[in-house]
Parts: sequence; C-alpha cells; structure tokens
Amino acid sequence: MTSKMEQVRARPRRIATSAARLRVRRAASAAGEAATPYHHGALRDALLDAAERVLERDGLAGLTLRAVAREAGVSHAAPTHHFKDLTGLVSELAAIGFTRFNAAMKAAGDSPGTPVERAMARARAYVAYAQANPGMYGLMFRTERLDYSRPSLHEAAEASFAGLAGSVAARSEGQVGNEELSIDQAATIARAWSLVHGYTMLLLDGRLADILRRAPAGTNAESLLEAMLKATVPKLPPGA
Amino acid sequence: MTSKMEQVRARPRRIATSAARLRVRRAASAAGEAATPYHHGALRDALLDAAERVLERDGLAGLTLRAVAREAGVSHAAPTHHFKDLTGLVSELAAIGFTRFNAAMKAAGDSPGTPVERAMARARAYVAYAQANPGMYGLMFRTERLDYSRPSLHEAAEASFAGLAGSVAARSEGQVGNEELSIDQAATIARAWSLVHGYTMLLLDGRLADILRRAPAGTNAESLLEAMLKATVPKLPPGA
DNA sequence: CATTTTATCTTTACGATGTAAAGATAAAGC
DNA sequence: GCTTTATCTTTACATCGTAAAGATAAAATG
Repeated sequence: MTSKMEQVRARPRRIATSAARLRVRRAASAAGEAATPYHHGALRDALLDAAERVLERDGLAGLTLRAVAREAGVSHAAPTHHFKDLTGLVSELAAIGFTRFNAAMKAAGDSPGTPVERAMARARAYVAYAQANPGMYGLMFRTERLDYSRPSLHEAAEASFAGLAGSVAARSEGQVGNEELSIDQAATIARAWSLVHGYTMLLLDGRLADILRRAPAGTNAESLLEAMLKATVPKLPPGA
Repeated sequence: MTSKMEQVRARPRRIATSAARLRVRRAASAAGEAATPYHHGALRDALLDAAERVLERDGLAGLTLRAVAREAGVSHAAPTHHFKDLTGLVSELAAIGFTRFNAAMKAAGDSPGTPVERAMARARAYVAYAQANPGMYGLMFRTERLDYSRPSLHEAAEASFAGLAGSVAARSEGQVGNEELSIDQAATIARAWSLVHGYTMLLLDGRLADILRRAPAGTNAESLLEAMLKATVPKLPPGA
C-alpha cells in the first residue's frame, strides 16, 4: 500500500501515453493537420536523438527501449522495427559516438606543432571527449551490450583504432600497414592507448579524486594528465 | 535483454521452485532430517558464494537477485533481508573481490628482486587477477551499481588504492602519507594505475586482439604487457 | 520451562523492462 | 484502383527489483 502510494506519487506524468497519443492523432486528423502522424517519417534518426538525450540525462541504466520510445513520443514497440533489439539501438548509438570521437581525434591530430605536441593534443582531446560526453564514452567502452558484428559499429570502432595506431606508430617508424607490427610498435600503441584509456576510465569513475585532492592546489584532470604524459611521451624509443 | 530471452528459451529446470522447496522441506521434516531447513543458518555467505558462481558463469548481466536466490536454493526475496538491495549484494561481492585483489597484489609486491622487478611483478599480478576473475574485475571496475558508502567496500577499495599509491611512490621519494602529494608523485601514481588499468580493460574487452594478432608470432597478453612496461617503468624520475 | 520477541525466510503483489505476435494505418508498387 | 509492403500500435507474457504481509524457528525474557 505504501509502496503503491509512493510509486503513484512519484510517477512522472507521461505525456506520451498510448491513449493520449491516439487522441492527439485523431484530433489532429479531424482538424486536417498532421500533428502526430501515424508514420513518423524519420523515426530512426529521431529515436537515436532521443536515445542520446536519455543517455546523457539518465545515464546508462536509464537507457531502455521504452524510455527512448517515450522520449520520442511513440509506442514502446516502435523501436523494434528499426533496431530489432536494445542491443541494436545501443550499438547504432555507439557507432555514432565512435564517429564523432574519430572526428575529434582527427581534428586534434591536425593541429600545428611538433609530433609530440600533436600527440599531447590528441590525448587531451581523448579525455576531453569523454568528459564532455560521459554517457557516450561509457556506452562505447563500458557496456557489454554492443554488437560489433554490425557493420556501422565495426567500421567506426575499427577506424578509431586505426587512427590511434597510425598516429602513434608513425612517430617511431614508417607507416603502420594492415599487417605486421614489431614488438616495439605494438608496445608503443598499447602503452599510449592503455594510458589514456585507463586515465579516462579512472577519471570518469571518480577514482582519481583522491589523487587530485592530495596533489598541489590547482591541480585538475587536465594538468594531471599533462604531468603524466610529460614524463612518458617524450621518452620515445631512441632507435632500436 | 538478450540474456533474459535466452534464459526464457533455454529455461533450465528449476530445482529450487517455491513449491518444490516446500515439498522437500515438509518431506525432510517428516523424515526427521533437516535437508532444507527453514532457517538456512549461513545464508549470507551462501548467497555471496552463489553470486560469485552466477557472475563467473553468466556474466554481469546474469547477476540478478533472483538468479542468486535460485542458485542458493532459497526464495527470491530471501537476499533482501541480508543485503537490502541488488546494489547491496553487488557491493559486498565487490568488497570481497577487492580484498582478494589486495592480497594478490601484496603477495606479488613481497616477492624478491629489485624495486623495478617487484613493480613488474605487481603489474603482472594485476592483469593476472583480472584475467582469472574477469567477472569480479568487471564488477569492481565496470559496474555503476556499487555503493561506496558501505564500509566494507569503501575500506577494501581504499586499501587497494593505498597499496598501489604507496608501492609506486615509495620508489621515487619517501613514504606517501595520507596528505600532500607532489605533482610528480601524483603523476607517477596516475601513470602506473592508468597504464595497468587501461591495459586490463582493453584486454578484457578484446580490444587488444588486433594488436596481438599483428604482433610477432608468440606475442600474448603477458609478453605485450612486459614489452609495454619495460619502456616505461625503468624511466623513473631521476630526482627532481 | 513457557511465553514473548525477534530474526529469518516465503508468499504475494506491483510496476518496470525486453520482446514476440497480431492488428491498424499509410505509403509504395502494380 | 487495388494489392503489397513498411511502419507503427496494441496486446501479451516472462522476467526483474522490491515492498509488504505471512510463516517459522531461534533467541530472549519472565
């Protein structure tokens, strides 16, 4: 009884109830205007937009098929036709995230300066993207519900890795083809990626808060990243 | 969820149905033996054991309150009394994971050798723990459903960080107290933790597979870690 | 030792979710 | 103009988390 009451009390007013939607549609069609047409026209993109809004507002846990459908103002089963699954929707959204991420990294890599400066700029861009889009970054690197067999996601994630690998390894030796990597190249790529990815994950999880609090006043995520990289990036393999 | 669907399709024979449990208890009590006593006696620990089994068998998505109760052979609401929430159960399990993790790290740090060798041993132990207990590691570092206000989890996680920070920073300067960190100390700690944590996450997510495949034959997760650290760990801050 | 209290466990119930299946509607194709 | 197909809605069901109430046994108390 108490729970029921609380649930009723806390229940948000759902504007997009089935009945309400139907009434709107009927009224609109009677009036001659198509306020909420039966066929949306661009529901797929609208659902992805809605999903991103839900994700950044309510976090990964709040990103449900039904919540996305509500946000888009359609019935709860509408997404099924476009994405089949929650996995499908989430994977498509992650693909968008990777694409934007790739663009941000490319932009940062095209900045002027020495190779080392450009590498630092990329690292900063990496962390900045995650900080600006924590939900998206979590979706891309934290969720287990991604289907990498989907071409869109597979390609976007692949491009992301290729960009990183190419930019990192290009500093030491020649271009990195699609094949063979020397152990030093492999280690260099793994080190750069692990360092920045690990830093980002720990930062988003709030696990660097202690370190930042105990560091000299004024130290923040950016300056700590800077200090962390300064002792690492310049120490490139001298040759061998 | 996909897992839900699969569970429905491949629904296993539930030995621990309510009715079945009741029948067993009645029969047992009629026979004089206490096969399934109403009061379990040590249900809390049994539930944690069951939770770990479920976690390593069905992954994070399969770790539900009801699944744990089934695994332990009690009613689905039994865990509530001991853990209040799914968050509660998950947090207690994560605390156990951190405790074991701390023990493994401590053991690795106590090994003989130079400071650098001990640091490498710790890094290997870090990755090895995650590889041996991927579910647990995911629970500790991937889930958002942890309640760090719980003393058990808070202390275990805190000890984990303290051990890492102490062992890392002790190599460069004096002991790391509970307060002030120089920017170099902070950067050194962040670098070590980010590197090994990022490597572990990428490894568990299968994102290092490409690199490993393209690396020289025979390269595996351990040897790549070794190569990655070799160029990093020895380059300690010379002094300033 | 008998009775009361408390802790533990089960049953029942409700709202939420994912997803399948069937019905409704409108666009597209012929 | 009619049929087909794509899109969206309704309905239905199994599952989940969690609250509340009932059942049972251990502990406390007199």
